Amino acid sequence: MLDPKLLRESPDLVRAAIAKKHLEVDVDAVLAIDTAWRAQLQEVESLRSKQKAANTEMAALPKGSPEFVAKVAEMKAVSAQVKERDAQLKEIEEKFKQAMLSLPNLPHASVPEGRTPEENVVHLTHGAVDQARPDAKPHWEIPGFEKLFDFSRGAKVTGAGFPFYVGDGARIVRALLHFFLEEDGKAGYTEVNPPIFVNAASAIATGQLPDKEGQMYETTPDHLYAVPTAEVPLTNFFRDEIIEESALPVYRCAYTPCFRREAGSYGKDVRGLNRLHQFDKVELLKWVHPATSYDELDKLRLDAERLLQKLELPYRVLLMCGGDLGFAQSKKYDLEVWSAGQKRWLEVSSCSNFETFQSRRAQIRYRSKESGKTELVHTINGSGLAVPRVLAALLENNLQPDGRVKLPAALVPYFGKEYLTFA
RNA sequence: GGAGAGGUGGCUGAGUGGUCGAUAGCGGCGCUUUGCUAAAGCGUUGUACGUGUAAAAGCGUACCGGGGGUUCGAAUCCCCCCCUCUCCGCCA
Repeated sequence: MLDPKLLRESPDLVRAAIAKKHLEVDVDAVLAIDTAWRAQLQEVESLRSKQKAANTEMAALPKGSPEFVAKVAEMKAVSAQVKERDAQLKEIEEKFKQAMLSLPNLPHASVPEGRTPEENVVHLTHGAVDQARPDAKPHWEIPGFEKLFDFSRGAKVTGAGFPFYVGDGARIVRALLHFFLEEDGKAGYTEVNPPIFVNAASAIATGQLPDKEGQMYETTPDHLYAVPTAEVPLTNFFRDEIIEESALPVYRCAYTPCFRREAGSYGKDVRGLNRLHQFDKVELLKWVHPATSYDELDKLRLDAERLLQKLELPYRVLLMCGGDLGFAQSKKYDLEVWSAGQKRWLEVSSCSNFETFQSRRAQIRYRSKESGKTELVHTINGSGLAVPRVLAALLENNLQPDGRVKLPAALVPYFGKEYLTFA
């Protein structure tokens, strides 16, 4: 959500942001609702003010005195008026809230122009990408794949997109998670093991609700939501709280399974480990002072990159253009790993600065030493990293002629052996 | 799951229909005193929105777990929900 004051004072900034993101929002309509809301608010408040004044007067009058009785009669009318106007106010307020929620976050000046994913800027490419490799095959075609990653039985037991990981399949997942968490810890992120169900208030604060409820699994009868990412419980950790400025920046990381309904996808995008309803991910999250947030975004991205480097996987970093940036983000980098068998890039991390867009909804603030006032923090997050696609790349890129997968040295201590085997 | 007791400002804790944004204490901040520390005395002490301003000050409204109701008026009465604690049951 944007600051309503920003909209009032600089509507052109908001219009420019909408244009850069290639969205269609009627800013004038929002402004009109804002004006109406403020007028209505003042009317209700002045009526309330009358009530309060009368209340003080009446407290001094003897009950049952003619003056008292007259006052009650008079205030009855005011009371009825308040009731009516207040109902109208609530209606307008709801409209205003919806209107404000329709406004996207402002893109940072460094975000490139562009409408489509093709216009994202390749920020850097790391490692050699051998486009040829005739031997390479998609991971789901590797002989024995189904033994380690049992999609059929997963489908029987739960449904499509819920594989069993068996033997070395389970072991490699555990090794990757352990590796990620250890490395993230070394980079300064405090490990958190959060709840994997959240209530509606939390899902609203991070923006999953009200629009994207179809993407989450919801429980009955308690109406809790299975987390689509650890970002949700992690961000909400400080919801409605004021953090000491001296405590900033706060670095946290968390592993959770992530649950996504992801309706409407098809084709090779969803083959094998590319897209699952349940997958494992370590999320990095920072709460930072606004003055440092873009430096902190770069640092977080480098932390995620380092993981790929240690895994010796070729990857590239995309700087998302305005049209592909996303509604809530001010700036976003995607990390994509090269998948030799599929001959394409797979997104394994998305690192974003939300500035105050999330913290305003979640009311996460710090007290400024300078002004003594509370200010909204900036939130930054990114994966560090998501397991299945990293795993897909490892399998495809490192498959040996003998059918085994050679693991990068960094992973060996966690996996316990040098090769993953499908036998 | 059953029974009971509670949720008030940073914390402790008063307040059962009106002058209560809320007594008091602690903590915090400022000043005085002080060689330093400690102690004492005095003062001050939340958040949000609107309005106002160059920015402030000021003014208005709301907030006593959340939501709804009764009433001229609700921290206080009624209803629903959430959470915490104690005892019992069950259980990894």
